[in-house]
Amino acid sequence: MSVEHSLDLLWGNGKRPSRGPKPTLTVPQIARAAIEIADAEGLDAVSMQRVAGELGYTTMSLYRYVPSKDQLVDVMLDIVLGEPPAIDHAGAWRAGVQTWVREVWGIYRRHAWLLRLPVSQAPVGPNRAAWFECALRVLSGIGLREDEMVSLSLFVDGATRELARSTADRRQASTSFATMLQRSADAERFPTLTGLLDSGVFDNADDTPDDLAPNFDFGLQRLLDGIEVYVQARREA
Amino acid sequence: MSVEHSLDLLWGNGKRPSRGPKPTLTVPQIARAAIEIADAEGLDAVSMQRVAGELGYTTMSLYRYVPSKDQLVDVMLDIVLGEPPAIDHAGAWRAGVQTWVREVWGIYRRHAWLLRLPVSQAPVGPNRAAWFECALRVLSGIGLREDEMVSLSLFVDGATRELARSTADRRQASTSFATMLQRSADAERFPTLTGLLDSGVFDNADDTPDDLAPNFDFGLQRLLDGIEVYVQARREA
DNA sequence: CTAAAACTGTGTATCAAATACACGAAAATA
DNA sequence: TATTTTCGTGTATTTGATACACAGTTTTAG
Repeated sequence: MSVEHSLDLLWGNGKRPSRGPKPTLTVPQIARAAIEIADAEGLDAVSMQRVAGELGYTTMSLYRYVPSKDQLVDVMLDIVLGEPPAIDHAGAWRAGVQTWVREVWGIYRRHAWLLRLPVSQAPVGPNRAAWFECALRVLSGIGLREDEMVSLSLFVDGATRELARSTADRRQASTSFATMLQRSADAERFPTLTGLLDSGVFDNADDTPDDLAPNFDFGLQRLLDGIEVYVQARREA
Repeated sequence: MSVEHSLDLLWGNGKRPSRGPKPTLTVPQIARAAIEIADAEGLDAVSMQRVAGELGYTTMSLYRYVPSKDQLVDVMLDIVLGEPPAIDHAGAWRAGVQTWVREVWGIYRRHAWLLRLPVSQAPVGPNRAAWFECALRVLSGIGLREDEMVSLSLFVDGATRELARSTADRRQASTSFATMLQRSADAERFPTLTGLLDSGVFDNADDTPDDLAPNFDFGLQRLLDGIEVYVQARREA
């Protein structure tokens, strides 16, 4: 299975063969070259040819290191995530979650192509595991059951990802979200939408450069409120 | 811009030219054929050749209707969403949101390929607008500001989408999430994760056939709690 | 009513990108 | 030193999107 192979790649289970010439490249090196291309010109610009070219090798040489392009992308994902920060979660779980989210948001911001990857189907590499671990640690010890911690981690992660995506897309879209809707909406069919459009809510929302989109932050705060309530209720029970 | 053209396609701004033979196909018809293929065999099976073949036409004939495959996919998206249900939101916003989510979840369930689309960058078609409208309507009148309603709609939509995705992926993955982690995790590096693994939290979670994944539902409930708290606080202020 | 115009469906051709395969050079081992 | 194994490479195949030009069809101008 390719998953197996990807895992080897990701977790470095490589036994160096004793014979033959030594490899001059490494998988991380290749992945890093690919990441640079993706950062600069988007994921579509990342072809095996291009990556190899950037490294000064031929296309096919890469296949000595990576069994397929998809697997290379898996590696790119894990490498670009990097190590999660050490979040000091002493009691301050709410701040902890926010830090976590902000960090992830920043990564998405710096590497917009990440948002195009089918992350959830990619095999889990060391860094992704570490980020997950980090989230769980932040949430642990505040009175949630284990499965609840997992649920919330996934929920926060998912919301962050998808909101980052829609924010980025709206940012890059030549036609803004508002314009797009404006053009389409007719008042009878979409009264609420039309009302909002007229009120200007959609105009240049999310222009925040590095911070969380206000759109996202509001939802996140409500979620955190909800967790607080739940934890409290549980404690009292 | 292709966005413009897509919008025409989606909203049916087509002025039939007066000259020449009449077209025998229609864009929705083509899209529906493509959807059937995607449902049955996944998005990768949808090639222009295949779609045309299914309709009994040649590959190039499709280009008389659709300027590119990407635009066809945009149309597929809007068509497969269909019309949102009429949610009776008389006061029961919480139930309303849950209904909305459940419906969307069902669509994702029936058309897993939807989760692979870069939805947020696709132009908004009539049905997508209607779903958005529907969500806004459910949230309106409960004491939120307009921009807050928008934020929450996006947040819920995003979380639903990404959680549906990860649930689907885990479902279809031959190697389950647990196994994958099990293989990778080492106890020193990922203590919390390892602990959870041992506790069996990951084993056959989310086997729910049609309902929301419990994983997702928990997060959603917390979010709804949070909204409730917020609305209440606002009312009192 | 006829010719020009515009559009339809089609066949052929191009282009890009992944990747299978086989080769010669290099390194380790017997 | 002969053999084995692996490396980097060149070539070839495949798949899919899509440009382009052609022939038949339907309108409308004149």
